[in-house]
Amino acid sequence: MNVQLNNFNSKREAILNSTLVLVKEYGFHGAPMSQIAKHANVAAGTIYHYFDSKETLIVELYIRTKDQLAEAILEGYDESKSYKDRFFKFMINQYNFYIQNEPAMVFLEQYINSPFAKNFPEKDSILFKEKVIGFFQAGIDGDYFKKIDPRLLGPTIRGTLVAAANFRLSEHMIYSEEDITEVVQIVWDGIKRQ
Amino acid sequence: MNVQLNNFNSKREAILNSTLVLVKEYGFHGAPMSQIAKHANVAAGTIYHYFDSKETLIVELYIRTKDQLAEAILEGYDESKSYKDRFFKFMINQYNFYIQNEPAMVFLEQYINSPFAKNFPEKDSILFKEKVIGFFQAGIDGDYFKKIDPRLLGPTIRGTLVAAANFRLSEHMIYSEEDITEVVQIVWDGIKRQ
DNA sequence: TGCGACCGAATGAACGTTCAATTAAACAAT
DNA sequence: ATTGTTTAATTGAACGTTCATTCGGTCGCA
Repeated sequence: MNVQLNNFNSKREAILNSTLVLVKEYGFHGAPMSQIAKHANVAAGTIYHYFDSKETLIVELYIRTKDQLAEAILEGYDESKSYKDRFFKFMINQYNFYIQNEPAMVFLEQYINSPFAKNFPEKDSILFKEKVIGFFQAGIDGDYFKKIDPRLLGPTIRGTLVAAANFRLSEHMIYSEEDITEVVQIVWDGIKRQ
Repeated sequence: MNVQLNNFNSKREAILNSTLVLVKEYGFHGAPMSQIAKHANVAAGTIYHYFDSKETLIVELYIRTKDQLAEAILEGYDESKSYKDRFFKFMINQYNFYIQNEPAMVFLEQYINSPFAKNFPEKDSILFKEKVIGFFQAGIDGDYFKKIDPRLLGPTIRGTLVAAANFRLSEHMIYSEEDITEVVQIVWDGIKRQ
């Protein structure tokens, strides 16, 4: 067991998690480095041992969070199921990830609509790009979906799921499998080949 | 003709427009008051003649922009048309507003995902609430749509249109009536009663 | 003894906001 | 019309605060 690596990871992870929580709560400019340090129980200077600047901290947090999202979406992937079933599984996984990780969802939405996304378009999760986007591309190629550009499809799906998750969270509603399926049905009905 | 009123409006409007452009370009914290003042050709102090603080400037800009969006959506409203036709008109109007006002679209998206929206939920466009949300509510009550909570319906529709507008803008594609209708069809197919 | 992890006070730049001074406009009296 | 008076609009340098970042030093392990 490499203790040094553990320490490395634990402080680094604490900083990332604190950034996620504080950015969600107060926005990018409302989450100063001093507060992030305090929340993560490290000194302000320690952050700069792991990250070059606040900017790179945010960008690396984005990639890590999107990686986590991709992993959550891909969980229980079963090649033997029908495309529609796999699509529903993807959507429900994504929805559940948002419900269970509100800070992650809010952060991702903030990031996408911030100048960061425009300034570092190449900084993104490789896992998400290959597996998730790839799956949607297969749906278009396989004639399950309308002939939509996949770059349009992704944000469309995300928009609906985020809207639904935001709504459920704001209403403090209790988790219900039917609710989720209803929302996914909206997405599916919209984009499937009629 | 009231010259005083003209001057009042012109400086105030210049400040609002500059804020819109700079926030779109650099984000909330990347658009300092000094830069907004310079861009609007006024002194820094002048901003505080019209707005109490940067916070209220942003909130008032949000309300004004959403009012403009509502007006654009309602343009050419024809009660004699079918609900579906009116819905398509609404959607196409909204889409066109986004395409023609990219800074407004980006600003609205940033605002919705910022702490402002959570801190001042009551600060919003009355016109939008009454006319646009009201129209969607009528669609649910009149059994044109699935039985969806209207608070879920709004963001769902917005998410798709914004995704589409963002995509068209990023690709610098030429305006095409068919493209728009295709996107609106996705929304309609998703939420209409099957 | 050396080295990387870590600390936190210090730094200087940038920011939102203020305010005393200036100019322009509106109004009143003549 | 002219002048004097009041009010509003505008300015930009100055202020105090906050912020991201730095750096000299401490600690603990190899």
